[in-house]
Amino acid sequence: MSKPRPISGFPEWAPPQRMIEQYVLDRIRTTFELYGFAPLETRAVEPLDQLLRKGETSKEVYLISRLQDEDGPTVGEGTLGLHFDLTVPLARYVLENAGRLHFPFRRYQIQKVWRGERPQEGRYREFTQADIDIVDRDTLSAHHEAEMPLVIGDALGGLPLGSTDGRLPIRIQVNNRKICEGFYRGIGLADPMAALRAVDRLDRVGPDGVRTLLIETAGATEAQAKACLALAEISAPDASFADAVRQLGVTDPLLDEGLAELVAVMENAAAHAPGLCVADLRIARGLDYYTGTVYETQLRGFERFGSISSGGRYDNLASDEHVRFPGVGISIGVTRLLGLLFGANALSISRSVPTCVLVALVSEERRAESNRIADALRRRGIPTEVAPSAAKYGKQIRYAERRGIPYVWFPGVDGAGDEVKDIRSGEQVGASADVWQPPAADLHPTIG
RNA sequence: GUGGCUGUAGCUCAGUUGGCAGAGCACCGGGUUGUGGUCCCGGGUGUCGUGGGUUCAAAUCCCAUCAGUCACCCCA
Repeated sequence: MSKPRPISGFPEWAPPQRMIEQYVLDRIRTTFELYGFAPLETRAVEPLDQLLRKGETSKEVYLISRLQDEDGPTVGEGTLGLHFDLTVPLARYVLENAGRLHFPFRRYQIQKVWRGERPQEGRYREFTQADIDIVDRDTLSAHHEAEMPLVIGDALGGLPLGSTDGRLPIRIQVNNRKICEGFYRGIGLADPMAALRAVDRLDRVGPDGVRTLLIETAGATEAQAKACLALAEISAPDASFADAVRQLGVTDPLLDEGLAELVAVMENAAAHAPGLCVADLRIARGLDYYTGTVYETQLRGFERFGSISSGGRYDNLASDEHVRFPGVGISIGVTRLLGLLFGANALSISRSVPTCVLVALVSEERRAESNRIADALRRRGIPTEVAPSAAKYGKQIRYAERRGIPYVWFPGVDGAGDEVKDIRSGEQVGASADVWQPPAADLHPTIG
């Protein structure tokens, strides 16, 4: 059998990277719960028709089939696909369990998702999303839209990125679709959705490119295109963007509604997390189910890789003939975030294993003695392993040193007491496994 | 899914007009009847991504494929 090889787009981190990932995931989870979001896990698969209910992302959905079905998956009734985000499964879950849920329903969900796209740095076919949503019945208060960025800011704000100079490592760009749609309506634009898609590409194709797109795909006149661009170029770190929009002289009820909502989001952010959010009226988001506030998140220093966390408000995703469940949510691309940071060597960990203490082995005959010491340490929460062989002590120390294990424990011989050595400083002191305690900073690997 | 670039040791890379696969670091063994790191001696640890083809001869040229990366598409 030939050597196994990686599969494109399906990353497998090494243990030190996985330890960092678990640290980040723990931090995200703790923050989500701190804000009162309840955990949920949905199955990996959804019926294909559910997955395709909104949007036309069909080409990137992975279908599943059994080996028995020799011709592969047949697309039709009952066809299953792997979910490509956590919002569509949530919508399905809410419709299915509406009678058992309390609204507004605040839930978080941290799971793998799959997309059959072409991988590159920061883009994968299998990746983890950490998603929060608030879903209500019939109507959803706008203040929930202001809460989302704060949670994300807290979850990611404290990441120990080497380059942080006191500033937050992220910046959340916020916009409101109602502003765009109201504005487009106010200037009499024929196809608002096409205009949104065109404006969304401002960063990539530039103002002239967008102008061309607006005229060619959205049926805009030269003057309309110019107005759209003027709107898209508005950006402000506070609520002052609203004045800039009004100065464009367009009036429309939906526009006013959107302005009020975005002002509320910005004022709330300024009050609780100064510098976190920026109102950026070019942010449109390709997904067509967003109906209000939309978010994108830039990682400082990695702007060219795009958003590492995004979402928005959707009024119509979860609904049937009788009830409507409007929601707002935002999702962190954990795998993308880590892939970018790993690639830049921006995150490191103090050791490559969880082990804090390596108990040395005097001889193979006395392994039980070392095992007892390890047990005593573990009982008190100190991650401990026993040396794999009774090699010369120099070798045993080197075993620890290679892995970054900070302490080696030497069982006492001939009646002498045990000793523990900090192999970084070389300091070695007498110790008892029943009471010795490492400094708190050494107990677990630290991320830096 | 479409197109471009890249692929040599664990890592970073060198390898001439096609002519016996190399360096630094890392790693392994020894000096050290048992406490590492410095120092000294010794060791190349490799299906040149993989599979075909051309050739007396391929890391080198050609084709395919896989992986990484970039642009598009889309998006975390």
